[in-house]
Amino acid sequence: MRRRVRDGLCEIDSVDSASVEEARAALPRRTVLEQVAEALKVLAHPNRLRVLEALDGRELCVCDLAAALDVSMSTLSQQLRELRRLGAIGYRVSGKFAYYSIADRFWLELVRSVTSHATDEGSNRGAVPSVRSAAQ
Amino acid sequence: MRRRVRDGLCEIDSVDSASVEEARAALPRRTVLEQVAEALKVLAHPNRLRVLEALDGRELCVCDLAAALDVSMSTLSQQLRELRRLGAIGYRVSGKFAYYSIADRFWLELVRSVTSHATDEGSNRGAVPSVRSAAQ
DNA sequence: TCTTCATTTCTATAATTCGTGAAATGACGA
DNA sequence: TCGTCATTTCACGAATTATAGAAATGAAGA
Repeated sequence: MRRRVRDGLCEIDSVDSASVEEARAALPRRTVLEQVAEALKVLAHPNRLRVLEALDGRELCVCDLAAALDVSMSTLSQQLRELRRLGAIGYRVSGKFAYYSIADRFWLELVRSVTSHATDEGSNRGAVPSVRSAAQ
Repeated sequence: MRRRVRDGLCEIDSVDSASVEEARAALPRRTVLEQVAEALKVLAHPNRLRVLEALDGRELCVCDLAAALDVSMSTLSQQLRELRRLGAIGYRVSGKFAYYSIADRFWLELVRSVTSHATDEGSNRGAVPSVRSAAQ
């Protein structure tokens, strides 16, 4: 089962080639994981998380959102664009105002799940939002 | 309820100060969201996601992991350190080998959850900016 | 029309993250 | 002890991302 590495470096010859093959076969497709990583990257910023939390259950114009979060409108606008691209938020235009709101609760639930896992380590273990619960 | 903004810029005076106050009060503490963002940042990389997937249900030494994922050991080692810091993986040392494994399945489940959500709506997303918003 | 103003986009710079190759570490066997 | 080798750490440049300010857009009202 375990094979000695005699000739060549470790990268070339594996210690346990069966497991290596098995692991490699189990990997999801690269493009899928790239999509997932990109989605997580959008969330991986304190201000963007604050946007999601601020919009939970209420609609806010960019102006008020900037006031609530205490960030510049320029920065906020760019962060809103990323969250829009993710599909997490949406907006409607009324007059001069753009009212943003949660478009897909999945992402907010996901953040909440990580939050409780990070804070109370122990009770809420493993509670990840399912795809099913995300339908808006 | 809606108040005119006469004197001062939008950042200074809010359009709907009640909602702003409400939203601000609903925000989780800044330090908590920074922790959450940092955790998500660790996950937000294709190779690190691949590490988690490769270790699901099996133990692998760094050497074999590098072979399975086709990345350099140096790069992998640094990515393993981040996942360790997150608490997602752990390792045991046996001889010259370090065998890594999943330490907290929460993070793997989280990634899986995002993966199915992403693949689910992969088709109807990205085309039209869904201005059709969501009063929710 | 012209002005105002919320929002977005553009542009430049600062900060962060990534991957690599070299060096260090530390355990093993001879 | 010495040499080998899996693994980690370090240091560097390259690539990416963040942020602010200025300029542009576009709707509303006068």
